Amino acid sequence: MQYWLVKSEPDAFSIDDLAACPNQTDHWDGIRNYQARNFMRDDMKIGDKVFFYHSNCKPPGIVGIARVASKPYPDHTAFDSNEKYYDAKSDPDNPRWIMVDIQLVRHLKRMISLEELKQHADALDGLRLIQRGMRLSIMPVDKAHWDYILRLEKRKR
DNA sequence: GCCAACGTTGGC
DNA sequence: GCCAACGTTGGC
Repeated sequence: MQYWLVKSEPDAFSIDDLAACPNQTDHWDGIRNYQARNFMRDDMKIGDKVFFYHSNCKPPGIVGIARVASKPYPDHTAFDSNEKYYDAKSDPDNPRWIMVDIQLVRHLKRMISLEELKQHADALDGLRLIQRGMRLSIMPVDKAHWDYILRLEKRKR
């Protein structure tokens, strides 16, 4: 089993939006970055755990845990010119973009902010999220980092 | 709103 | 295949 972190802008799709979905599950569409796509396509497995991260908000941080709930399948929003993430170059017969379903497991008891994570840069060395200029919207998380962050959750700041 | 970082595009 | 221009991300 692998561990991941996915970013979402809460203005667009927050963890509460996920919680409100049927079965607390939704498809993770709109990924238009090859590196992120390759992670989904090649490495994500059903049951993998996922940190749900709120980006581009104040403050940014990890707000919950989800799980991968499907195998990868074509991202149909790439085929629809009315969609924000339409991509004319994605051929339905050979889809360029894919997605997986994500199911909410639980909210964290408290947000672990990006600022707090950066304060633990030594223990979290190698965590891509806290590296400079890291824009990937899907990234792997080491199990040691995953466990460490969950221990942070239990602490009071 | 600013701007650094970084991915993509397209002319050559 | 190089690389300048451009667009996007996302913290601040």
